[in-house]
Amino acid sequence: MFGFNNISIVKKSRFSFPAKYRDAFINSNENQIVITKDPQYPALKVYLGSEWDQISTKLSSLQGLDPIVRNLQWTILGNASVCDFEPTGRMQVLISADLKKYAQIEEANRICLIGMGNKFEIWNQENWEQRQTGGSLATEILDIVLPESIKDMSF
Amino acid sequence: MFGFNNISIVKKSRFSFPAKYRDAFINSNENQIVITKDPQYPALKVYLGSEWDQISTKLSSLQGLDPIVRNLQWTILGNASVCDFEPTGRMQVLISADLKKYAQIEEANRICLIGMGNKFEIWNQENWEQRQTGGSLATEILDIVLPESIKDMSF
DNA sequence: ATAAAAAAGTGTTATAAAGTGCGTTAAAAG
DNA sequence: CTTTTAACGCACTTTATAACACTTTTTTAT
Repeated sequence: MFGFNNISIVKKSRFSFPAKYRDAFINSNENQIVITKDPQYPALKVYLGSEWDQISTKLSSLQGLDPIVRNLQWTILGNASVCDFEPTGRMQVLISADLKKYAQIEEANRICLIGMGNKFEIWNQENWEQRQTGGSLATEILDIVLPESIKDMSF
Repeated sequence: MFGFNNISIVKKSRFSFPAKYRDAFINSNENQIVITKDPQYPALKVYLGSEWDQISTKLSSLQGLDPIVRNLQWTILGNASVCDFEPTGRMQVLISADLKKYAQIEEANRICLIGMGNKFEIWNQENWEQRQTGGSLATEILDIVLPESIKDMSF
């Protein structure tokens, strides 16, 4: 599931996945998707239920006494919103107020939904354009030495 | 059970779990939850009964002559408050005066309840926001060499 | 030690807000 | 021209919470 989509977000909260992803959702037999914060950017990550199970299981089993791990757990697990999802239906999903705020889409009537294979990202349109055209990125929070335990994880 | 919730706390003591967690509670067949102190932050941990049984059994079996272990035992075991819990009912829970004081929610009318998978955390709202927005973390109390016996535990 | 008063805990109800389902219309694609 | 998709709007359902009444426990004063 790939590609860029600019889609409407109804009542500033609810959006539908584009129909072109329907078959992929049906084939992977998903009935849940999970939205959570991107740990590096003001954006959201959207995982399929099965993918989320793997990531969350791994992440929550790590040693939370390590502050870096704890921060990741807070960001990713502590902000996850699990949504029932019918691939055969309208494929509609609600974004919570907190997540909207984080991704700076509180007042937006349209958002960018970017398919990245087994996950999606949701961006505020201006942020996305700036990221894509702007040359150098400011160093982000996670651009630090990661504990061994998460070096092999991909979020 | 994941995600961030800002919820009201009635008479500064009683709160309800959000309805979205009901099915998960029912499925895991829990009729008790345990609230205790977080060993690192001014926050509370909320465990499901079954999870608590495992953690408390493991933790109380460790060698208490090790000062770090002893501290963890005091903090986690010595402050645990077991609450009856009806997943089919209103899912209400009372927080004791001591625990409220520790988490600095004595005077709060709202708290943050953060679902971290198999457990929850309870935070004072200001503390939570500060933690989440503050970039670099100060080294925390337990950011020290952990005894082998607890390296693989996740609280 | 007892009774009265205060505080803390429990349970119920009412209401506003948030979330959900679904029909309809407009636009796009084939 | 027909079919599919995206978006809008309405009606219904569920949820959160404040307000109230009542019970139990703790404290205080006699």
